[in-house]
Amino acid sequence: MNVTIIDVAKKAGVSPSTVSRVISGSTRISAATTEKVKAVMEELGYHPNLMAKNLVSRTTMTIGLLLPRNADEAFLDLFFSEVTRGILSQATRAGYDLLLKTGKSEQEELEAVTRLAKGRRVDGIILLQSRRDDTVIRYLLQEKFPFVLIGRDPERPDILSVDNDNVQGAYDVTRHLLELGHRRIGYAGGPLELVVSSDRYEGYRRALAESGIEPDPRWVFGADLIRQDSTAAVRALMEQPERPTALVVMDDLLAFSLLGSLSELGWSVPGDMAVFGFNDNPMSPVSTPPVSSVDIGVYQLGLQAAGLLLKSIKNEEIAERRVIVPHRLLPRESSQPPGS
Amino acid sequence: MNVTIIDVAKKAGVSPSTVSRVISGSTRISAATTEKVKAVMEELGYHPNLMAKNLVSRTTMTIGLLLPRNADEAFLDLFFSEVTRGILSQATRAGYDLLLKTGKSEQEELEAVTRLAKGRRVDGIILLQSRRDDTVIRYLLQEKFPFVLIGRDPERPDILSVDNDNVQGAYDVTRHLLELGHRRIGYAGGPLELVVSSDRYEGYRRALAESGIEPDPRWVFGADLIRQDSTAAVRALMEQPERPTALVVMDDLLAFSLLGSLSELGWSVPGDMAVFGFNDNPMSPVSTPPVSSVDIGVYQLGLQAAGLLLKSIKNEEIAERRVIVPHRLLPRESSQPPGS
DNA sequence: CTGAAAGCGCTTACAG
DNA sequence: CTGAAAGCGCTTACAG
Repeated sequence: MNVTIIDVAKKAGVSPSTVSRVISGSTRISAATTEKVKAVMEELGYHPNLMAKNLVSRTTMTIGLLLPRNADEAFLDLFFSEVTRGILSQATRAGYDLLLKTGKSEQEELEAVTRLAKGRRVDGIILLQSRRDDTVIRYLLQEKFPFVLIGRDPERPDILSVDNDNVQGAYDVTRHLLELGHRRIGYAGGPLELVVSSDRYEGYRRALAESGIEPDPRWVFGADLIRQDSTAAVRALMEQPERPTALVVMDDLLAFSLLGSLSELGWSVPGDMAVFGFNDNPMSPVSTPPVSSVDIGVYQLGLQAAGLLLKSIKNEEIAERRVIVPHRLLPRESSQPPGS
Repeated sequence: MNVTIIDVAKKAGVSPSTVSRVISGSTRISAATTEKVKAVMEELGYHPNLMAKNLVSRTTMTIGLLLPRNADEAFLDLFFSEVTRGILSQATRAGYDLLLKTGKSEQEELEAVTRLAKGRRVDGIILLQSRRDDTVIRYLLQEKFPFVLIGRDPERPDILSVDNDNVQGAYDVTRHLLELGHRRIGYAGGPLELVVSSDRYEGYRRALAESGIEPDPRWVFGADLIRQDSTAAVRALMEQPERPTALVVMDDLLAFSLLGSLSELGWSVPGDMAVFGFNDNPMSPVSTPPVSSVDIGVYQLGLQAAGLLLKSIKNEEIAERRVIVPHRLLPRESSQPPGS
C-alpha cells in the first residue's frame, strides 16, 4: 500500500538497485537516470522505510538517552531539558534521532539498556548519571557498546565522559568569597554519595585549607535537611556564636529556600549572609536579591556528549576521552560586599 | 555474529517459526517446547532484533514527540521535562518507546514529521503546540496518521487533544481575587497569539465582566514588556492614579520578575499588590513571599496525551476526543489578604 | 553505469 | 502443536 522502492523502479524503468543507489547518492549513476528516478520518487511521494534500511545496514541512526530514575528533584527538570536540547541539536545536525528511555530501578534500567543494545535499537547511549559499581556501565563496557557518561565515574576514569570540573568550580567560588573578606564560609549541599556533590564539597574544603581555615562541621549541612525544614536549618545555623558570613550552595534552588528562610527570620542577604549558588537557574537573576551562581553550561554538556558519542559510533579518532565543559562564575547581588 | 532466531532454533532442535511463536507468547505451543526454547534463548543470550520485527509487523512500538522550535523560554524547560515524564511513564508501561524530534522552522518540522510518518519510524505523534493554519497538523490529518495535540487548535476542535480549561482557570483566579475584595485587577501575560495566553486573558476578562468591571487597558501588559525591562513596566503600572491592587500573571516566572521589581521599587506583596501566577513552578512555594499559583498538572497532560495516542494507534474506542486535565488553585502568601 | 540475486532477522498464513 | 515457505522493504557484493 505504501510506495516502495520497487514501485519507483518499475515506473522509472530501472532496477530497485538503481533506485537505492540514487537515494544513497551513490557513485556512478548517470545524471539522466538520477533525474528520472528522482522525478518519479517525487511524483509517487516515495519515502524510504527506515526500518528496512536499518535492518540491512545494521545501523539505526539513533542514539538513546537514559534518564535517571529518581528525576523528581526540581533541579533535574532544568538540567534534563537543557541537556536534551544540547544532545538533540548535535544529533539532528548529524542526521541522528534521539530515543528516550527510563527505568524505575537499576534492574529496569539494565533491561532497558539491554533491549536497546542487543535489539539494535540505537547505535549508542548517553548516560546522565553513574552509581557506585554501576551495572549499566559494566554491561555497556562488556558489550563494547558505544556510550558516553555525562558526569564522572570515579571507579572508571577511562570511559568516555563529559563533565564540569566541579572541584575547581567550588574552589573558585570559595576563593571568590575569601577574596571578598569572608573567613567563616559554610557549605550547603549533598548527599555526598553523588559525585557532583562530593566534588564540590572537596573544592570548597580545599580552598579553605589553602587559606589555613579548618571549616567548622556545623557550617556544613545537607540538602535534605533544607528541604525538610529550611527555616529550622537556617535558625540552627544562625544561632551559632561563630556563625558563617557566607555560604557556598550546591544548587540555586537550594539557595532560594535558604534566602526565603533567612528573610523570614529577619536576616538580610548579602548583609548578614552572602550566598553563592550553582547551576545558574533562569530565576536566579530575577530573584530578590538576584542570586550569584555558577553557569555550568548544561546545553554544552549535552552537545559535547552527543558529539563524543557520534565519534565513538563512527570509530573516529578521539583525542580526549574526558571532555571538560568550562564553568563561569556569575557574581550577583546575593554575594556582593555591602559597599559595591 | 549476533545471536538470531535461527541460532536458537537450531540449538533447540525446532524451527524458527516455533521460536518466533514462543517469543510472542503465541497460542498452541507445548509447554515442553516453550521451556526448551526459553532455556536456549537464555543460554545464548538471545535478544530479538527490533528492526526486523518492526519491518515485518509494520509497527514500531514507538511514539514521536515533536518539540516546539522556540523552546528558549524558561517556562518551557519545566513544561517540557514534566510533560515528557508523563508521556514516558505511560508509553513505557504500554511497552512503547519515545522518540524526540525538533525542527528549527515550520518547514523543518514538517520534514521531520514526514520522515517519521512515511518512514514508518513511529506509530503516532504527540504535538506540544499548534500554530494558526498549522501545516504539520494539516499533513498529519491528510495522511490519517495518529496524533494528539497537547493544547488546543481553535480551527480544528475535532482533533485528538489534551489540555487544561485555561479560560476557566483564569476565571477562577480572577473570581478568587474579586472575592478577596479586589476590584482593580490587572493581567500580565501574552503574546495573545498563543492560544493558552488568549484563553487565560478571556477568562480574566469574563470574570471581571460578570462583576460589572471593565478592565482599564493600562492594567494589562505583555510578557515581552516585562522581560525587556520589568522595573520600567512595574513603575508605569504603579504610577497610575487608579493602579490595580492585584495581578493575574500568566506564568510564575513572570510573577518572579514582577515581585523583584515591586520589591526594588519599595512596594510590598501582597500589601500593595496581590499576585497570582500560573503553572506552579517548583520555586513558587519557596520564593519570598511564596507565590500563589495554579497547578495545571503538566505531568498529567503528558500521561493523558500518551494514553489517548495509544488508543488511537490501536484503534480503540475513544470516548472523548478532547481530554481536559483539571487545574487547582494554590493560594499562597503573595495573594493573601493582610489579615489572614 | 546498471541489473539479478542474495540476504538483513524476523512473522505469518498455509499445511499438516 | 509444528514446519516450510514467502515476504516485510531495503542494500550490496558480484557480474557485466
